[in-house]
Amino acid sequence: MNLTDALRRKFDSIGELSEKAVAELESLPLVETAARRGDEVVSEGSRATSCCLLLEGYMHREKVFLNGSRQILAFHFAGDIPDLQSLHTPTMDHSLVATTDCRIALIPHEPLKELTHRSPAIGDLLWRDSLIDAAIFRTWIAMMGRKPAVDHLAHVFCEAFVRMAAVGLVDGNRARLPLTQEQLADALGLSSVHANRSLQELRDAALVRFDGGYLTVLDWSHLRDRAEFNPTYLHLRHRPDFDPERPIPPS
Amino acid sequence: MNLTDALRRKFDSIGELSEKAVAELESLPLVETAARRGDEVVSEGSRATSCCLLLEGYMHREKVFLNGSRQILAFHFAGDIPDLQSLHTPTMDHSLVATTDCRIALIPHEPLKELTHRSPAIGDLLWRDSLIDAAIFRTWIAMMGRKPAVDHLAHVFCEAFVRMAAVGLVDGNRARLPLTQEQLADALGLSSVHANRSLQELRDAALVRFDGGYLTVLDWSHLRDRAEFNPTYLHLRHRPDFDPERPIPPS
DNA sequence: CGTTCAATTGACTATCGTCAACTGGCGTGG
DNA sequence: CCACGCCAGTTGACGATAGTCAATTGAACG
Repeated sequence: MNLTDALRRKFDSIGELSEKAVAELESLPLVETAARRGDEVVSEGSRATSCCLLLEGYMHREKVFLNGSRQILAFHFAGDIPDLQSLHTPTMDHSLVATTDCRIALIPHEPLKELTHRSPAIGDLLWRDSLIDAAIFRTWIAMMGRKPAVDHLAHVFCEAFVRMAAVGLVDGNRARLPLTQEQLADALGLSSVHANRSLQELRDAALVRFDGGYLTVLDWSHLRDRAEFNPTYLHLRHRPDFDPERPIPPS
Repeated sequence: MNLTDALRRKFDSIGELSEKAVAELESLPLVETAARRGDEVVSEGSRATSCCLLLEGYMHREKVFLNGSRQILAFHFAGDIPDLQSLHTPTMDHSLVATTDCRIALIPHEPLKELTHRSPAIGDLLWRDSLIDAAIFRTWIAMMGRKPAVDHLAHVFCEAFVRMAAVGLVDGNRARLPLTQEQLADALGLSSVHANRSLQELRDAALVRFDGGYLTVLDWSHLRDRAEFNPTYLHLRHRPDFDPERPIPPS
């Protein structure tokens, strides 16, 4: 995906931005770079001086404990700015890792901050993006604290699917989601054994398929009910088009 | 606490704001109001048109599931703006509840937003505040996912203590924290029975006392180690003065 | 073909939840 | 003044969910 498409799709999904504003973002002194699967693009404890705009591929954010256990905090795909928070809190309290090989545009903090001052519409939309990031964290907290593993897993799938649908990364009932079961487990706060068994439950119930790096939703309404999924917290501008009220996508 | 003190202490703890800027915040058309213990000040699903600045008392944010189970997402005290996110994502994805009786100043969105545009220093600091909010959520996710109940509880106490210390709400090794064990359980994602037993462990290990609405830290260094607590994620301007490198506060 | 890494399975253990009973303080009202 | 109820805290017994350990399968890749 190219820069313009990534920016436009992302910002269209959560707000409105004029052509002029998109052009201003593009005119920032971006440096395009690449990362290989597993690379720690930004490390916990470091001080960031630029933000990453993900053009192609998948990334995730994680915290690692002294005993080596790991918690994944978020999954990211094309159009996301996974470390936007570093603009105003530059000391990284977690790491940003390439889930797959990816292409990235680096946006230096200073001109970006200056742009948010010069163009409040851009500033507000970026702020809003960072607030949606936080809303997703809150929802994860609630799911981790109060839902059993299978429901939580169903919720992670619902969220990933809706977020990707919002930026055009879903093809029918299928979306690329190149995660290992261990990464899924690290996101859910589970052991990989238990994540595997939870996946089997969703599979046996014919709600989803998850293999070959793809997530396939077989029964949206039951998946959503199982997860008690309500997309309000994603603060999307348009209601996802496989929403309850609309026909289920072709399977 | 009065408005000026609340604002100044809070913003001093996370950044710098000129006298002029504080005056501009104070000159907003604020409406002071009050809430009683248990009041749902802002409800999930509603659309907010103003933000709450907490002047006195304690509040928390929570999500409630269909089966009635509840997850507390954050605790707040004087100086906090618990629903600052509503400025750019006005549809509430969770509720804001008065933990105790409290005094609140309501800040209407429109003039506040206008002020953030007119004064980028204020806008940036508020944005930063909302990013710290998100950093706290991330840390909660990590603790919930990867730490046993007792360690997690220890972490919640460390965090509350440091955050309160940063705005002058700690007296020696003691801070007011008027939570029931059930609220603590709802924040940790535990049953109240298990929260009770975890508390006993910390008490028996002589790390903290938690009764009468007060949290007393008896052994900071062991509490911190138990929780693997690292205050970086709070992005405070000044290092807390009972930090590892410094002497433990008088007990 | 070996090697490697992800997925899968079984057996056992540990952490945590549920249910139910009981305590103790505290305020209210007879 | 005391009886009562209420609510937070506490305890024991038991069950459910999830973790650990270890072995095996299977696909991808050189």
